[in-house]
Amino acid sequence: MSLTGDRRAAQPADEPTGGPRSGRRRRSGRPEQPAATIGRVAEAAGVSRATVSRVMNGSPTVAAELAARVRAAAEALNYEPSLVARSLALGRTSTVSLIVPDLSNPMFQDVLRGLSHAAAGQGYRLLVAESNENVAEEAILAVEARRRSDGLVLASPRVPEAELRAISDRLAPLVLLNRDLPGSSVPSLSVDYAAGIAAIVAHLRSLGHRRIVYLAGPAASTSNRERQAALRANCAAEPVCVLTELACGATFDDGHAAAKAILRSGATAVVAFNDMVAFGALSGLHELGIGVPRDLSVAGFDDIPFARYTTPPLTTASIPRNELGRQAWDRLWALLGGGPAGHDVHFQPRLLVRDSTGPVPAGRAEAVGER
Amino acid sequence: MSLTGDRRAAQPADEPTGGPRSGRRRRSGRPEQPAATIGRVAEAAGVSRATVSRVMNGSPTVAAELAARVRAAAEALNYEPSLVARSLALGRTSTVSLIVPDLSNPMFQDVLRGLSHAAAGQGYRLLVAESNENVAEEAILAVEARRRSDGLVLASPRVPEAELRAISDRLAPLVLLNRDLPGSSVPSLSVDYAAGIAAIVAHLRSLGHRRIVYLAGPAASTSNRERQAALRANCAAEPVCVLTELACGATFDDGHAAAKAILRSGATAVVAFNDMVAFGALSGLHELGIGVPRDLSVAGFDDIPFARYTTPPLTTASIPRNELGRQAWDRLWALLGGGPAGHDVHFQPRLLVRDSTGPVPAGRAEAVGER
DNA sequence: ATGAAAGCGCTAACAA
DNA sequence: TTGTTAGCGCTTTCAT
Repeated sequence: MSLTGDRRAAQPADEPTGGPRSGRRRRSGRPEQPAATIGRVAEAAGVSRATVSRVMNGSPTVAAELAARVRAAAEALNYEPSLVARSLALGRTSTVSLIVPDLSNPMFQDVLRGLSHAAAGQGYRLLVAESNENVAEEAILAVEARRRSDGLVLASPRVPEAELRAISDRLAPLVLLNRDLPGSSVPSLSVDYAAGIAAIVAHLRSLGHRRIVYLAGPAASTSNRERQAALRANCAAEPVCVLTELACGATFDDGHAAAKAILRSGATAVVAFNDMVAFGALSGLHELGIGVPRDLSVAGFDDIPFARYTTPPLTTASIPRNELGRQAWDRLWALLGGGPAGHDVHFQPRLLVRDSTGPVPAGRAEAVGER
Repeated sequence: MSLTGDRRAAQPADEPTGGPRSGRRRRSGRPEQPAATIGRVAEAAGVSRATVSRVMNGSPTVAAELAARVRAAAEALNYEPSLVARSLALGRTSTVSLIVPDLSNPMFQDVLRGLSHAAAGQGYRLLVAESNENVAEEAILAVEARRRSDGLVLASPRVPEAELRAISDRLAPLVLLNRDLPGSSVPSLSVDYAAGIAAIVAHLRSLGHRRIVYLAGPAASTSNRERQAALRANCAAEPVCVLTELACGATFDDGHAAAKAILRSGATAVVAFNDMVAFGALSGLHELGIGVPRDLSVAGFDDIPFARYTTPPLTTASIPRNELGRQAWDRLWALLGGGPAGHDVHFQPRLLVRDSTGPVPAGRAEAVGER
């Protein structure tokens, strides 16, 4: 993709280079029809353009008779006000942008839905762009997307802090998701992964587990770092708790491949980086004849839609993905109104205890103490 | 959502009603800075606006010295050309819109990705709107989205044909997905569900199955109707083939609930409306102690990402979701260039034989013949 | 209640 | 090579 080079849109091939003066054209084989403008409507109705504008915008100060005439003319000419011209005059596009690293991630899909839906409620539309995890393009993309719209939501941006800070006011009004900019006034909404991990660990401990293995996500992932750090902190805080860490990944296959290593770790419970990994582990363990939760407990993270359908259904921590999008809109809307954006929030994941976690198998409970 | 009533964007609350003349404002607590325009840059660089424009657009006809001065001025003023003004002057927004019935459907998520990615390659951005399966709003949404952009992709629109036909030229350039408009010149890309069903049935028959039960999707769903019709046609064409149809639905739970009815049907193979239903059926059958594919074969449709991870992995028909988006862009791009859009295509699903289908259990093969 | 006119910020023909 | 000028289509003062 050539985002870095020429930033302008390419010109469709055989577009006659006549510029706008040749009139908007009806494609698709239609006879060329010169696209009604406010001027034409005004002319047809025998009024001024101002009056047409007023009618189109529902101003009450227009005489009923005139208004009717205008509406008739508009109808006859198939008139549709140009939103671009309107945006220019109004200084407002009624569009906001969302940048996500990866559209195939359920997290971002839900943010997209929540945001799009909430924005639609106020008549705003959504421009979506994907950075494809490409850090270099992300900033460029953000600036460009912002310029096409009235505000921006940046989801889990990978841009280095210094750079983000540098462009943050060109991006305003801006809302950050799963990222913050300490010291700035940019609203930030994020998920308290540490709290989610804490809840999982507490749950596991209450079942008697003392030896935990963590199936680590990609090293580059911020959320992995957070989860991993929380796990270490939680285990260190406990009197007896052994934590083994396994480099794993973020996919089903990564989790699947880890099955044997899990067994070797001697742990009684596995905490996976995310649900996909947990899912893979479940599958791999199953193939090795290990019963879950009979022999081993497995917990995921994220509560992806399929987590309730695995066998056994997965214990995991759910995060309010849609809500993240919805509240991002609330913040943006406030900013657009020139007001303050409401407090930042740290969403607390909710522990969903399903069937993949259970008590430590008899005879293994004291393993740690005996070492 | 108030799309039907007042179609304009709401005004953010305490926005001073001064219009654009009060200047673009830096939100987020920044000191008000009057936003650089091409005029200011021209002034600062001591050249005309035309020259600034040329420099910004990389015209080679500007003296190096001048160009440098302009760039310096632009830099100093933090100048960023207004894309709205540019769009107005150019008569082109470099944005296209996509309307989908439901953003949570994996099908549309992939179309979105494919389209967004392809369009980005040409410097186009994507505006996304969701109709929420709301037929009444769909048309309005489409017209509005189209007005904000240069072209439109309508995915699986639910609008009645007459209405679609009526607005189709206000929507042009337009590309239809999973829908066609016979007699019009609107490009259409769709999936040949019938062929997918035929492939599944052929596969099942080759395994010896003669009694099939169909887990039907929502009655309102076009794709269900197509799949169901194809199933009937295929079975009717076979010498011995018994088809039972069960009203089911589109979700995991629907499939799950159908397990007993499946058994009662006496069929040896089940064809589910989609993968989720098949997935649910798998789960329900498992709970009843039925082995798949030992006792019963199960086939899905769609090849959703999780289909390979069910137990057993699901035999299904895959459809090129991303490709649909990509090719939609190709068509749109051609239309934008004023050219013809390439031929319509009917994507052929690909049969993916995994482990959920197998030979008819011994002793049941002749069941049909014996009736 | 209506119209005339001056923008909004940019591009492109045309002239110099 | 550069500047002048006239748009693009709409909104909104300010008069009337």
